[in-house]
Amino acid sequence: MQRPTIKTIAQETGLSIATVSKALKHSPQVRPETRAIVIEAATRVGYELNLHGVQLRTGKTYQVAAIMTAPGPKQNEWEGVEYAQLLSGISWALEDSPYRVSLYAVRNFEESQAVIKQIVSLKKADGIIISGTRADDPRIRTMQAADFPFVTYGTSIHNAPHAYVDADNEQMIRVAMARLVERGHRRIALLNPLSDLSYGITRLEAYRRSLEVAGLPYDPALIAHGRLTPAFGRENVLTMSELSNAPTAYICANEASALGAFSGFHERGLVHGRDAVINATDDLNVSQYFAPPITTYYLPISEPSSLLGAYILRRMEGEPPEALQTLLMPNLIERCDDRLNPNR
Amino acid sequence: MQRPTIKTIAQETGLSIATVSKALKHSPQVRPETRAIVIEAATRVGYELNLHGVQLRTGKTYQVAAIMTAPGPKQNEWEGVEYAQLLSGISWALEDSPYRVSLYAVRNFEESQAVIKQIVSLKKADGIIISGTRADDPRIRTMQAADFPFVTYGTSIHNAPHAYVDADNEQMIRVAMARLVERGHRRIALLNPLSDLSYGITRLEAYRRSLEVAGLPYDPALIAHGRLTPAFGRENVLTMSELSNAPTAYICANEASALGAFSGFHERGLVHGRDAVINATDDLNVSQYFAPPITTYYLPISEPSSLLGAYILRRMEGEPPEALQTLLMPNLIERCDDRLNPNR
DNA sequence: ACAAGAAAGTTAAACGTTTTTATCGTGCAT
DNA sequence: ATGCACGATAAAAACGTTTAACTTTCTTGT
Repeated sequence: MQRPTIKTIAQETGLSIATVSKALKHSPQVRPETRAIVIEAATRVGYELNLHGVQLRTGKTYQVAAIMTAPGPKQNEWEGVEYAQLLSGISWALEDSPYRVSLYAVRNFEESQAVIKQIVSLKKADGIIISGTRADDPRIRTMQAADFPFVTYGTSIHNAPHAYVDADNEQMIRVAMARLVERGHRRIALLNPLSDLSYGITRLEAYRRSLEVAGLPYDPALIAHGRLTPAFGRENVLTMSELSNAPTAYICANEASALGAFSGFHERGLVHGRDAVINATDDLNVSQYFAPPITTYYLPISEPSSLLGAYILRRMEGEPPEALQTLLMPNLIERCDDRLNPNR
Repeated sequence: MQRPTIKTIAQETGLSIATVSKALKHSPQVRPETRAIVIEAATRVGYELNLHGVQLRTGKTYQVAAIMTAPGPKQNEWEGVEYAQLLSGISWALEDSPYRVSLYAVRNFEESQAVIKQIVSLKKADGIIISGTRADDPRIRTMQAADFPFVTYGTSIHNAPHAYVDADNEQMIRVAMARLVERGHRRIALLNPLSDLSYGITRLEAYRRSLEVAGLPYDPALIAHGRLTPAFGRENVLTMSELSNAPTAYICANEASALGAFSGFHERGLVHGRDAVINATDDLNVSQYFAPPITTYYLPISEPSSLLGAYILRRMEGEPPEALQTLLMPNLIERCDDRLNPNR
């Protein structure tokens, strides 16, 4: 038995395939009664839309390309692990649609740029989701120039308005800084992502403004930019803790770098809470298992990821990008009091 | 300007589209000279094969379905993070082929079963990659019955031969057990994955045989099965450490449960190396950042993942599954001496 | 009563490819 | 010379769907 097509239904009902096609897509050109007949026949024979036919005819691909920047296989570092949850969240958001997530793993920014150009020009997908946005992101410009639907995980600063989802990094840093200052800290280190990333810039600016508000000096020695691996967290603690005026608090941009910071503490014999404290942004709720558990700003990654999926669907349906912009505020989870130890 | 098709090339060369099509796929029916003309014209006009046409005509999808079992969005646990690297490894292995990775995120085993049935019967992909195999896995039977190409990450025990890639769990446990016994340990806990998973069974059997070899008794109280989250590791340390005859070593099946075990140590005031030790299987090279770093059996996940990609390609080309079976031995990385502390 | 227009279907073409079948020379044996 | 096989190419159909253009029937306002 062959797989049933609209032709099967046409024969079954005595209608033409055109009518069947229209009926199935709820065209107003077909009467409700006729549609009912078609639907009945369709379910009876177990009809399922063959996407290949649609794709050839309409050029639609029913693919959403998810661009995933992951370090190459030689890089044995704990990095980008949040992608797993990100991807599954997106995938679930598309579950009831005909769209599928098509994965494009790239090694770096340049490659992502090339891949996106290809997807856009050869129309290998109907929509694109990217992350790791830069302040002025050429990929965004490529997609906007081609009027190609996309959503970014992360904001941009100099690009024209586009659909995005991101954590509210500015607010988060302000709250985190105010809280630490209030608890007596005067030397606060910021472990930031790579400096060309948009959210790195946002965080740094919020950090500087928070220092101003608190009347504290800005010291570049307390700022680090890099790939957010454990190694990055560790090395910066090793360096900064040797400063004559070492930081008493570290704000880590993710849980991987926070874990590395702990490793640095261990190496230097620093005790969390006594010598310094670590706060972190956490997507995976893993810092609760650190020893000791630390204070985090927790944004369950399922939230932004399902939004990304929902937004790309709406964007592909033509909704304007301005309506699809969300900043999510992470939840403060206080696991330590984080007060400056006066007898340090 | 429209995207060029074989029709464009036909006009350009004065040949028929049939000849062009055959020339492009190196059919012996077309003369080398003619083929050269076609190839030249194709590159000149910038021709790219339109997959939609092929798909409709041949039924091929050029999709490899990767089934990813991830906990639902409500589950805020660090689980399945290795999927990110697994997926990127697969994606890279397919890079030079026309195949793409199509992601299917599912919440549990039953759902993965349903999804696979659908992919197979509606031919939504040309090949499937699954993980989390069971001793007797119904999904494998489904795919085998339909003669559908697939590769599993993980072995099965009662199924007919199929293509797989896995860590050599048996060997790993034997080595790990022998090493701990040699270092004086007599009470060794095994934190194992869910008991229906094939590799859980393999590990348990290797564990029991190792005990026999060492002349040690088997105590069910030292065995735990569960989802390999940090919570799982933590809770089992909390429980087992209260036993009258508590374990002096814990073997954790992944780094997430090892991190959780550390959290349990911290809670109970246990000191690693003094009261007990933790060994783990590590895919992500993250245990080096634990405090202290622990001994692990490290298998960089890039190895199995690129093999999975390579194998599914070969399987789709018709290579017999028996030729596509690999067990990879993790590397022992000794970061502690792990000797039993006599003054415990 | 009749033209105009709407409503509901039908016909047919089209998307780009592969593949079966047909065609047409050409060389070869008879 | 004639027939035949063969090699190379062309013609045409097919995959499943959408959609522009057309036909038929029914409504409606004058």
